Amino acid sequence: MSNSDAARHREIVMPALLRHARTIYGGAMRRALDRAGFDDIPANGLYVIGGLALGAEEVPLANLIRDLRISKQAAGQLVDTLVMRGYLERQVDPADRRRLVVRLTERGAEAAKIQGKARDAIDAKLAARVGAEDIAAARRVLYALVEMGIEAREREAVSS
Amino acid sequence: MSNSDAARHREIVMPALLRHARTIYGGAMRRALDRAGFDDIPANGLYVIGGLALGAEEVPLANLIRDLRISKQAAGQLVDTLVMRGYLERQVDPADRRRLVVRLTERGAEAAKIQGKARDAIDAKLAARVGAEDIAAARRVLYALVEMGIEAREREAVSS
DNA sequence: GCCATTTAGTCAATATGATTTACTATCATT
DNA sequence: AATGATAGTAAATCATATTGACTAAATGGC
Repeated sequence: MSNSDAARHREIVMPALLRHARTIYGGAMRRALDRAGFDDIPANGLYVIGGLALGAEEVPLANLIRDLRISKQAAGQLVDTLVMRGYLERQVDPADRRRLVVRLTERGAEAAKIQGKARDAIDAKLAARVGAEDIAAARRVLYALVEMGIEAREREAVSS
Repeated sequence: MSNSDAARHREIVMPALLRHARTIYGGAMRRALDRAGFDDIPANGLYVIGGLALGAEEVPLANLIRDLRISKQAAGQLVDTLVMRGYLERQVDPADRRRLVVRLTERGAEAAKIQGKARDAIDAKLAARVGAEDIAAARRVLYALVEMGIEAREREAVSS
């Protein structure tokens, strides 16, 4: 890295930095999936698949809407195409028959595994470069931002 | 935050965290601009305006293409609408008449100012929450990710 | 138990944004 | 001058998101 690069870097503003950093993960995951033949996953599909892979087996559609911050129609369409392409299956929640829950198919789980490995590879490379302490600090910062968003949403809910 | 939230948080994966964090800035900037009447800025427009506001006065289109990682056609269209809506002006680079450079109009500069203030407000709130040292560490991590991308691109360029 | 309200999601139409393919103009090299 | 590379445009198409109007199921008084 040249000196002028370093100077320019010092100026990069957080949102641009966050965007750019995200594309590093996104690009690596996308390339790994393409190589494995999973080349028909729509843009936001990575978040759905990645999100379903860990934690909850079944996720109500409403969570996707909230997490992705897209309209419920867009979420419905996204799930539609992921179902059509064999990554997800959808079923009615027996406890509340308005609700749909969504889970990974076998193909979906395979894609999630590849995606997870690609992500882990970036994580490892990053940790080797900057050390665990900086990563922990970075996660604290990112969580703080997320919580600021949650609080803002709660204030809105109260005032409306 | 409940305990189960904390537990769930620990699991959130970097790309999702980065995405979510970015939307905090994006949402705040968008709301501030809307309130000031600048409600016709397209999605990626925030990056163009924010990027032009600091550093270089004039930016060649090619930089936008590289930074946003969209096709040159998409970049051209994006600049088109920003010009039509009065945020940018475009002119031919006299040194290389194939090249177009782009700069903020007065209206564009005003929007950039509002956007910058909204961003600074989030920055300040964040710093108050987590402290300057964590922020510095987070920036180191994000820069490292960006550099990993630059290196990957250079490797591609060599091998192709 | 029944009606009003809220919540979860769908349908259809439209708008926005990005990509593909093909092209023109300018520049750099020999 | 001719060749190839670079910067951008044009037009068509595709993908994705939004809007507005709707249905079905659940919740909460009364």
